[in-house]
Amino acid sequence: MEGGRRSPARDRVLETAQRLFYAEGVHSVGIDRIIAEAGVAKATFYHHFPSKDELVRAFVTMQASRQRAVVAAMREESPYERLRGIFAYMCEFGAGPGYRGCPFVNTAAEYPDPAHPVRQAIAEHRRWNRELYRDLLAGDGRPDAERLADILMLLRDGLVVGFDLDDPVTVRASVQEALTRVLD
Amino acid sequence: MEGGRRSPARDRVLETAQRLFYAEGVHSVGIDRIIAEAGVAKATFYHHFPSKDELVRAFVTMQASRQRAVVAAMREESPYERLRGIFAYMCEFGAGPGYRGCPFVNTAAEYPDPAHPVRQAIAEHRRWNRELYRDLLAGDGRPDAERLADILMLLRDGLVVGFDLDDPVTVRASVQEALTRVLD
DNA sequence: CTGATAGTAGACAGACCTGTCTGGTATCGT
DNA sequence: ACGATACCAGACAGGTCTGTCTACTATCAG
Repeated sequence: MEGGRRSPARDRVLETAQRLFYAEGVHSVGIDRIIAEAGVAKATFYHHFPSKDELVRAFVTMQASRQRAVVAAMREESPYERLRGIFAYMCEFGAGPGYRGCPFVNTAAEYPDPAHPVRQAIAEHRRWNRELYRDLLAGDGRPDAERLADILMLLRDGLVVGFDLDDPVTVRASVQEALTRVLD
Repeated sequence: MEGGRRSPARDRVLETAQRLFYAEGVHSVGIDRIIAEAGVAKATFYHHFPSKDELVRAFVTMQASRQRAVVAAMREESPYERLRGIFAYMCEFGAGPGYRGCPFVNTAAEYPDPAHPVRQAIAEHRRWNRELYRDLLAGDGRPDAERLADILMLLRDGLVVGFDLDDPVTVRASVQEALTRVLD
């Protein structure tokens, strides 16, 4: 029982939770609704997840692994092109319909305690993200890769908030210009 | 009755709501707790605010007016120094204890519908913020004030998220560097 | 065959949520 | 003096939340 093991019912729950949590927020979506839309019995849900918080944590880690998969599947060869591709991907996604900002930033807003497991999962993904930037910058031969990575994190966070709250066309142009200023 | 009129009880409610909403999120804090900590009867609360959503809206607009007051009280003369001062203030605030990110960004994360009055109040503040940047940039004699203002919004959003989720010392240095790159 | 595992449906407990209502007190303007 | 306004205390209704429990079914490994 329990654990991260896979099963059709568990996958359905996680997929439904991902969709509802992202679109409407974590605290606004109840277990009853998730299991109803996933077509799963309540006992089955609590068979796979010990609590709602654990489902939220699973939601965060699934988002993280999907982002890693997207980056891993990228076809660009050079680190520079990969970096450009990552931001282009985020812009494309952010300008699309149903965009609701960054799931990590949004979920963190609902979990004030930095020591909470959900927040720690978020922090881990942010560390991975920053290290991804740093490694690509270093691979591009930048001696100041560390500090540039931190600046790209600023740009990244501004991007996800901006696409959520402001005009996507404007944000896209600003991100392009800012990225060029940072990288070139 | 009702409306934005002031009264000791109403002020206490708003002040308590501001503290709890910011520290713990909007959906996590109930009316019962707010009125208990504010020392106000439930009927008195509903006498001043027609619903919780209206209290949230009042919370957002109060935060907005306080930020305007902070900017209006700044002593720096030149637009350039005011811009620098605004970001220095945000960094100081973000590095302090009890920082929980931007109340507008955090609250928006809990209100998915852009047409909701709370979201519209947030959007209005963001418009004011961007125009503030633009006017200060224009006052500093920048011909590209419009596009620079958008970039400063990116930096601002990256700042508030970064101070909330990452190491404040690192974020402060990154913001300083990024701001210098944009302004100088 | 048997026992463990995964699944269904749904009742239930106990807490918490928003919002209304009753009933009473105090202040203040006219 | 009197009516309106602002406030208090707290009960109440109706709903929703998480999490547990009962009872039953199907599958599959040993």
